[in-house]
This record gives sequence, structure tokens and C-alpha cells, in this order.
Amino acid sequence: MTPPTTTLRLPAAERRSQLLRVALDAFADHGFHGTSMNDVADAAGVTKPVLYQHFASKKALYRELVDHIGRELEQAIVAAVAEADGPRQQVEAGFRAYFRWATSQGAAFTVLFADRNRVDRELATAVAKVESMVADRVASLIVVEGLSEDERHVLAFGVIGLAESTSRHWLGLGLGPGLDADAFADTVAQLAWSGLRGIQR
Amino acid sequence: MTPPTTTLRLPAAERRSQLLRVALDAFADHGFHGTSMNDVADAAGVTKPVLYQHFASKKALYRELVDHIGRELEQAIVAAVAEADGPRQQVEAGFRAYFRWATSQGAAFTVLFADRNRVDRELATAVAKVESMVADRVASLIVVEGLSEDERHVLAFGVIGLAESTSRHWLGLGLGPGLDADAFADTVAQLAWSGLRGIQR
DNA sequence: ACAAGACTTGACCGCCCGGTCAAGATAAGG
DNA sequence: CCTTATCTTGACCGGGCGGTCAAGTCTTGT
Repeated sequence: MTPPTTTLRLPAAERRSQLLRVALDAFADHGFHGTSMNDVADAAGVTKPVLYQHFASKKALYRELVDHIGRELEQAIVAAVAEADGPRQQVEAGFRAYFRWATSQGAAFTVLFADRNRVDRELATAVAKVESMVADRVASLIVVEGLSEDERHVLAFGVIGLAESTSRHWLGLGLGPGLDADAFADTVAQLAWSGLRGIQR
Repeated sequence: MTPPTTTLRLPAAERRSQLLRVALDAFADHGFHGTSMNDVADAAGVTKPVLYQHFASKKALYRELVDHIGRELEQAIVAAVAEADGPRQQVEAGFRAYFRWATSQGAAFTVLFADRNRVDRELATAVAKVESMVADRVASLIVVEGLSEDERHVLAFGVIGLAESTSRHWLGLGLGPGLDADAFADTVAQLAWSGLRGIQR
């Protein structure tokens, strides 16, 4: 179906969607700043002006990708949750949809959520190393019986993500001098603690 | 103590630490790519060569920042956890240390963890919007009695961070075709579910 | 007071990137 | 066969960035 590597004329619509596909992979592989418009064009077997004929700017292209991907993810989750019956089933269905989407649409997931600090391979690993150190500490605190090393690490990263995401949200709102930061921490800690306690093989 | 805005000569060590401080704020405010070495130098009331006389390159500067910050965060958590007695107290102490650090060292936290997709104000909000939509869905599923709207949202972001972080870790390892993605999802869902069930006012 | 050396500077270079243009190739319609 | 509208291109521009240099200025030890 796919024409040979040689550049072939394409109707506008197909060209456009091809460019989106290619751009998604490129951005996922090298991040926004690490990907030039020439890179995208080359990867698509096309020159730059063709790209600018379909998208007004680099930001516009990226923006369209993010919007499209976001809608897809949201739909996947909403659809899965809608089919579930009880609250517990809804939680399970939601997570299952999320992970299925993440694994099947790896590039999309990367663009949406894993692009952070992707300024450089080195730098990314530097940040990852910090996270990993903390994860090790956390993992060593997880004392549930019968868990494999890998499972403990997954849970540890879960706890870290919990802290990270809630902090980000917390800081995102206008924060005062952080007076009730402790109360806030206790709420989240409760979530983590009872979550871990509930884990069983 | 601080000399007036006019540029004054400084011993090497102080100059260096001042540059680090200034660079931290700059990177936190505008991200890595949004901050030029000239920006940093200007903010420090200095010209570029001074900067390069203390740091070999932009990456080296950033790298040193990340390393230093990472060590600080790790120490804070380790110290807090070490003082706690039982496992539950350790979890609480850890989270408390984390949030205290995040609120008191806002810039450092931003550089380490919140720099993602900071390619542009617009783009960042686009991604944030997706996250926020999902968070709303999740929040509507949280049925615990007596929770304020804000608290439900915090928990929702916690659950999302859980999914995000574990996915990232999951994808980070060489993933097969994602055969047992469902089993993986169920484990994380269990963590989230029992965590939410354990929440009480 | 004076030289030595560290500190600071304005100006500069090469590079790459986002974005544009005018001209050439290609398919459909009469 | 030729016109026409579309698709495609190589070449180009302005600008900003990371990084460097030779020269000027302040402080310190004597």
C-alpha cells in the first residue's frame, strides 16, 4: 500500500496525515527542540515548504499533534470507563485503557507525557538518576510480602509519581507561603499508605 | 549586605554560587531552551565570558544545577525518613519532607520535575489542559464522603501521576508487545483503588 | 607607587533554525 | 496537444544562539 520511498504526489489530505504521523515519531524520538522542521520534512521524504503549506508554524504543528493525541487518550479512557459497572471496575477499566493506550501508542504517550527535560540524552538521564535514587529508597520501604523486585519498583515509581504530580498541581495554583503544606502532605501520604497496604499478590 | 545593583568585583567562589542561584531561577522561569546564556549573564549583572569562566558550557551549568538539586532533595527525604519510627511514619515523613522541599525550593522543584513540555506557554497549557480533562473525569469518580472539591482534585491528580509515572517507567524498560500490560494495569489500579478507599476525613 | 595578575568587557564568529520565494515538474481538462 | 492549477523544489534570508578573543580595568602584594 505504501508507495516506495521515492517521493510521489499525494492528495493534500493524505499528505497532511502522513506529515502528522511522521512528525509524531520525530518529536517522540528527539523532543520538540531536538527536531527541526527540516528533520520532519526529510523523514517524510519531502522538503520544507510542503510542510509549511500544511501547517502554519512549528508550534502549530506540534499543537495540532498534542490536541489530537489528547482527544484520543481522553476518548479511550472515557469509553472504557463508561462500559464498566461499579466504581472499582471503573478504576480498573480506566487504568487498563490508559496502559493499553500508552503501550500501543508509545510515540504519542512520549510526546504528551515523557518529553520532560528532554534537552539532551545526558541531561535526561541525570534527572532520571535522581528519580531513580529516590525510587530505590521508596522501594526499600515497601515491605509487602511476595512481591518481586520489579513489582516493588513499579510501585515505588507510582508513589513518586503521586508526589510529583500532586506537588505540581499544588504549586500550579497560587501557593501561599505553604502554610498547610504538611496537611496536604498527610492527605497524599494517606493515599499512598492505604494504597500500599491494600496491595496483595 | 548585597552590594547595589552596580556590578562589583566578587571573589571567584561567591561569583560562582551567585551565578548558580541566578541560573536556577532563570531556568525555572523559562525552561532550558527558553533561557540563553546571555539571559543568565544579564540577570546576574555580568557578561557572558564571566559565565564561561566558571562553567564549561550551558549543558555543564544545567547539569551541575540538576545534580546539586537532586542531592539536596534526596538528603532531605533520607534525613526525614531516618528519623521516623514505624513504616507508616516513614511514609508520612517522606511525603512531608518532599512537599516542604517543593514549596520552599519552588524553583528547584520546577527545574527538576516541572519543566516538561515547557517549549512555550501556549504549548504547556495545551498539555496541561489534556491532563486537566482527564483529572476532571477521575475526580468525578471519587465518591468519598466529605471531601472538598479541591481535595478531590488533588487526589485525582495523584491518580493521574500514578498512571503517568508507572507508564513511563514501564515504557522505559524494553517493553515487549505489551502482552501483560493488563496485569500491570491491574496492579497499579489496585494501588489506586485501595488508596482511595483508605481515604477518610 | 607600581607592577602582576585576576576580573570584566564589547565585539565578534560560525552555525543552525524557522520561515519564505520564485521557478520547475506533474497531473487533469478541453 | 496545450493550458492550467497544483504539487514540489533548491536556494535564500534574518536572526538568535553557544562560544571565544584580545583588550581594558580594578585590586592586591610589596
